[in-house]
Amino acid sequence: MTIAPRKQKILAAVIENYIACGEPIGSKALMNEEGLNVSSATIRNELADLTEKGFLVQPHTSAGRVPTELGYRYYVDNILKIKEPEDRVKRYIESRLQSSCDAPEHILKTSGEILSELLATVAIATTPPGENARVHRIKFVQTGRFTSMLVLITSSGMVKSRLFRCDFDITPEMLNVFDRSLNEALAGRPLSSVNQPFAQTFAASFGELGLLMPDMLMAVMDACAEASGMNVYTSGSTRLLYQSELDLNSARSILEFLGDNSECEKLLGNVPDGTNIYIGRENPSPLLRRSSLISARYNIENQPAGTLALIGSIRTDYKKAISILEFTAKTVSELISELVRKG
Amino acid sequence: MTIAPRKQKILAAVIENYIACGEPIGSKALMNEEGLNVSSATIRNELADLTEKGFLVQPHTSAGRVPTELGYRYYVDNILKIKEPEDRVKRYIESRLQSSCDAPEHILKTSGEILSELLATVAIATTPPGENARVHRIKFVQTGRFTSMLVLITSSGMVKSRLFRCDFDITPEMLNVFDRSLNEALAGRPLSSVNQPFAQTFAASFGELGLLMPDMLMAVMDACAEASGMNVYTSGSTRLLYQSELDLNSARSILEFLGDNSECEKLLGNVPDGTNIYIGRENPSPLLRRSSLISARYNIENQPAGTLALIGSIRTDYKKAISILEFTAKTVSELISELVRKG
DNA sequence: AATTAGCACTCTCGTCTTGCGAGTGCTAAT
DNA sequence: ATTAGCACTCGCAAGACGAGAGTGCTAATT
Repeated sequence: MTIAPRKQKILAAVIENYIACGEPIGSKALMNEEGLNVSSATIRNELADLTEKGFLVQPHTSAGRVPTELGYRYYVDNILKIKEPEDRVKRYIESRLQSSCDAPEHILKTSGEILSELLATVAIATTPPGENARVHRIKFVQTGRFTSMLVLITSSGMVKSRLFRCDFDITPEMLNVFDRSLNEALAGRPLSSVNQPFAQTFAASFGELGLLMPDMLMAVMDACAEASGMNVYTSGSTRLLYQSELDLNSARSILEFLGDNSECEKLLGNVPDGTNIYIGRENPSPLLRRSSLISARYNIENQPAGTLALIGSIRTDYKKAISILEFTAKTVSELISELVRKG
Repeated sequence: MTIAPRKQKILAAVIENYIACGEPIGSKALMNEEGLNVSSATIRNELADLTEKGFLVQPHTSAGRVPTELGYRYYVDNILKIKEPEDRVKRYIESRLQSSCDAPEHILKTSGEILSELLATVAIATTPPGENARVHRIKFVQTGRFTSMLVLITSSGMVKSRLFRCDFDITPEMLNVFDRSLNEALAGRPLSSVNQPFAQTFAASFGELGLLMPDMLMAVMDACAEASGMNVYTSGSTRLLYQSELDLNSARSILEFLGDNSECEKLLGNVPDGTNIYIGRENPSPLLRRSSLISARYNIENQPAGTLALIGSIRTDYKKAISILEFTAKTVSELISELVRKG
């Protein structure tokens, strides 16, 4: 559907105005917009047309117009021009990300915090799904008479640690045995194959000695499971309480969505590459049907990896949000790629 | 202040009724309470007296009575009899805690989750302040060409780990040097003394070699800081949105309180031993003046250690909350003590 | 043909009024 | 000391009403 330039201008004005102040906007107010040198009557005609086409609605007869989801969609697809954020903002994002540049997880957590802070909204960052990653190396550190820490290093360079506790004295010799046999069996194995059956056959192959292993194997499995799944970091969910434009029900739905890890993973794992916007009912998840989700994938070494996303009211400042989100995703891509390259 | 038995009975009835249904309660409704075989007029006289004494108020002339904070206080101090939770509940708490019985932190996190779940409220659990703890041992695990993990073990048996990244190839020899020199310098030192000045003099004492250390030393300081401070685990803060008896402002204040770590630490670190209740304005923190805070300390080896706490509306089911909180604290005390004893 | 001025119309919102009902305090009787 | 009875108070919901904002339509203008 193509729309005459002046109508586009009017549509944009309504939407931007509504985004800014949250109130229906009428023909008279639009007259004062720059670049629109027509009378309110003309604008009324255009508004009526845009309303008929489904881009706008009036809450009631004597109110101004408010964009529909279709209106937002058209605006986002055809009108919106995304610019890079201001230099100040760019520098701020870069400096904060660089200072957490020790591990990919840290970068991702920080990026969520930055986004939720700058945009006063809920932000989500996911790690790349580690499904294809393999065990690179497992190490043990004794931390007490009965306790040890296990450190898993994956082929993608991720590091996960777990404490475990045995009901017998742990000796360095025993840890050596654990270390040697585990690494022999696991090195190069896909993380996803380190599961219950594997643990059982592994322990069984050691006969008596295998009876000493269950706690340790639990820790191994646990660490592999965490490393192979996608992790979801959420920031700023408390901000939902401060979003006046969000009614309580939407806020609850969003919280419910965030609390349901599998729902998050399903959605964020299947989001298209690049930037994507789901507005209201377009959302795959019913819990978000009254909200908007803006997502952007970041890349590692030019390969699509994980997702950064924002969840907020449908009435969101898409321009600002997209601009900051895309810039953050780009920066995250660069920083993590650099980390990975350096190994 | 002592109150005649019948008045106590009436006060208790008003409070319990109000806690249950959230509406002001009048003399007629109280007539139907068991054990009160008097007319509504008599009850009215008693109510008037309790109101004059400050235990009750009426929202307006023609409404029933509602407890004041003083009323709750009297109820909690003089009327409430705490029983142990039902067996079902006890078993549930015990089983969930036992299954996370690998590390104290894990137990504490779980206890917060249990509390917030069972009582549908915000729960907080703090680790024992590690201020008096000392460095026991520090270990290193190489995780990549440029990255390593540092594992800090404290005298109290706590384990913290940190990743750090250097801008040069890490060799096993170098890690050995780090290990030997750091442990020599730090073993037995109070965690709180591992600070910036220490790091500087330490690095300086190595001359040229010291220039390679800043990333590693940052990680050490960071780990010590985390281990020496009290950690605060919060659960169920999203439930605030579902608490109908909590107005939005109180909810925000509570979230603000939870978000301010230093505020939490100050308050929860200074709470009296045993069980303690702050009702409304009694709260030391202004942010909680419209809420109630119920806290219980848990012990490790009979020494007061950390705190479990609940934050909710002033109109809370104190009976249920205290009963479950105390039982949980007791169980946590036992489980952690056992862990510590086993080392 | 497009634009505009003018106007009658519609509908929300805040204010005000009013009647109902719940709950009270007081008084006099028990 | 308790109770029955009664007048009184006050919040609340429902209805009335005017102001104001914004509309759509028509007829005039460019």
